[in-house]
Amino acid sequence: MLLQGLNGDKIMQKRVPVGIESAHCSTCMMGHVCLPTGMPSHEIEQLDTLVKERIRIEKGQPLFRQGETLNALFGLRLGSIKTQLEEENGQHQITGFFLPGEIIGLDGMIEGEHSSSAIAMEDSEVCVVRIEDIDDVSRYVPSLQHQIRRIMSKEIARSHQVLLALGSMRSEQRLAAFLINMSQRLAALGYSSTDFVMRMGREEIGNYLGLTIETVSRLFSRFARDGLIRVSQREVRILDIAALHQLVGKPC
Amino acid sequence: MLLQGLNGDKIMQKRVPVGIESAHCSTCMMGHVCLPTGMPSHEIEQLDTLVKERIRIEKGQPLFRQGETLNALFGLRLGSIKTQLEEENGQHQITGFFLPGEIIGLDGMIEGEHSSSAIAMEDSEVCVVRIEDIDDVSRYVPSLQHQIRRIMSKEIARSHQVLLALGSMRSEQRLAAFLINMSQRLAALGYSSTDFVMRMGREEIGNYLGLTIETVSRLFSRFARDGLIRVSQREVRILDIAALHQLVGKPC
DNA sequence: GTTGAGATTTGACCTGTATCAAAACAGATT
DNA sequence: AATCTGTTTTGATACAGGTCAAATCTCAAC
Repeated sequence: MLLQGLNGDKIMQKRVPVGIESAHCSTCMMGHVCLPTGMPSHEIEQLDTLVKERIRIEKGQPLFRQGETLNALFGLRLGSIKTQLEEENGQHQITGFFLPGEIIGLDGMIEGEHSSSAIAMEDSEVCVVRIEDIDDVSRYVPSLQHQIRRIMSKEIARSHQVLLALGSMRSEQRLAAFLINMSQRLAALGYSSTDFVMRMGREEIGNYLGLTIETVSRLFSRFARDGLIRVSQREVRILDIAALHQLVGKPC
Repeated sequence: MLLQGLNGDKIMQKRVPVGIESAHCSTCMMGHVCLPTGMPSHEIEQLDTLVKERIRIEKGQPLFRQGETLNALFGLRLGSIKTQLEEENGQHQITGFFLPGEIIGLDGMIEGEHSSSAIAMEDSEVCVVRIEDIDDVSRYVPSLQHQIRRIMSKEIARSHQVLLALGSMRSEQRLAAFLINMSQRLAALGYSSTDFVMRMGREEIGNYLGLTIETVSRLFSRFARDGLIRVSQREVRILDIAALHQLVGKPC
């Protein structure tokens, strides 16, 4: 039916269930950064029934769409996903870039509709956690409730950070803060904190930071010229993280 | 007992417990807009043990401060409160204005610290709901968990809305969106949707919307000149709500 | 009523970003 | 290799909103 890269006869679907053989939180490599973070190991084992399904989403395809009624959360296992608010007039505002280990769908919990769309920025894989299963499991794993609340709390705090950037920082500070944030999150995943590939394009970065694509591009060029970073397309090497921090910390 | 103007010898406290006699969610006038919203009435009665304490906070005083470890939520009962992120350098970014019925402290849930400060914009009163009590009560009132998650989910969605404003709207659109939002929330509380007093000053509005105080002032003047509103200090009368909506681009 | 401290408004000017336009580049397709 | 398509960079210019400064308003205190 719906195909994407159109290689003749191969049918490609948006959302493809994947084998669930190893879908156990207790053995998952992401455990330390994902939902089970900080839970005692005997309780983590009890989470193993929580993920009954894993889904693969192709680059550019939605995990869910604004307005849809979904009663599940998604733990990103592989890839990267952006969330965005969509307006009638075709405009949109990116509200977050998600990396493996992070939980997506927190703004659509309980019978309400999702208030944003989630779109894969590269081929990705998510663990599906149904809300009702959360309720079930949390009956005998009390700390699960805490964990969910902790994650939601963090998501609120995160978006407040972005608010701070958009409300009170100048363009160069926003981009510096963005780079620092990416660096830290990737480091937490075990990747290099200084060398990475950004999964999003200039336009997406600009949209997220409330800047135009041209401004973002100019800033990258300037940061590079000033020796703060080296950048080639979406590959970045951070040369002077201290200077970036200083940019953010020091107001004009 | 506690006074506002500073008459010499009387001691003023920041946070003063108030009589708890009528502190029952089931009989509270705010029930329809507060935590119990939408819960079946027999379950609401079971919430009555949830609020063991009510606190009065004077104008300008903090309900909690960024960095403090608090394990309670606060339901605003009376007054208005702002939350803000505070930076080392003295800067701050207001992240929300709260009205009666709204829940404050969602970004500090569980043993973490509050990521923002909450400050009373006028003399206010909040119901204190301790997290552990939530856990207790939700053992026999299952829908309480849903309710908490629903509220947190809404808070996430709300901050995404602000992000949309800061990221993709011009100054006049931001202020229009702000006025519409205030109008709607006040209407939900039973107040006039067209005539109200803003509890925050121009500076606070500007900070919240990522604008300077001068720009906010000029916008108010312009809106008034164009017949969209009438404004005198903090009193606003909305004359042409449709025009405001059109400004933000809602109906095309 | 007068004074004084803040808050708000208004004006004049300046700058950071947006906008417009075009060139350079990268990756896919032929 | 040549072509096409979408992305990124760079330059020139315009303008929204910031900054600086001063006038005016509000209201509490005396």
